[in-house]
Amino acid sequence: MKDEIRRNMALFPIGIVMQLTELTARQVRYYEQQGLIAPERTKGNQRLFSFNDVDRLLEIKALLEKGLNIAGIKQVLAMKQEGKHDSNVLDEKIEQKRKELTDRELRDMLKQQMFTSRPGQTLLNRGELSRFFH
DNA sequence: GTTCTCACA
DNA sequence: TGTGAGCA
Repeated sequence: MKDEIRRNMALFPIGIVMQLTELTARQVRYYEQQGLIAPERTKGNQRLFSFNDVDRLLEIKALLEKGLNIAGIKQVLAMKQEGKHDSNVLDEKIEQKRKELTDRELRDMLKQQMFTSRPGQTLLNRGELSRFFH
């Protein structure tokens, strides 16, 4: 398939990519450092992005707007390259993120409770508390 | 005129 | 992540 070669052909400089993705040069370079993209370089050390690179940056941007951090995006992208074109991968990641936020809120509530309650007045037993202090 | 790397009142 | 410096 000759299409593959076309999509991976390095064509545009970072300036074009900025307009295409609405990301700052800083961000694009940072994501490269994080291994999210791997643009080629000219002899003058300037980055040359392929259509696939731009496409991936757009995906990264979308994931970013969904509240995922670099680590989470790395996992989503990694799983996609491992063949698992599961559209559920993203949903699982978001759900996981949601649970993390919930846990944090619960911890805060527990902390307040512990400072407020007197001995023998706790609302949760040790088994239940252990879940929040691993 | 652009992009690159590095560093931070 | 932004931003300015000093290069290529």
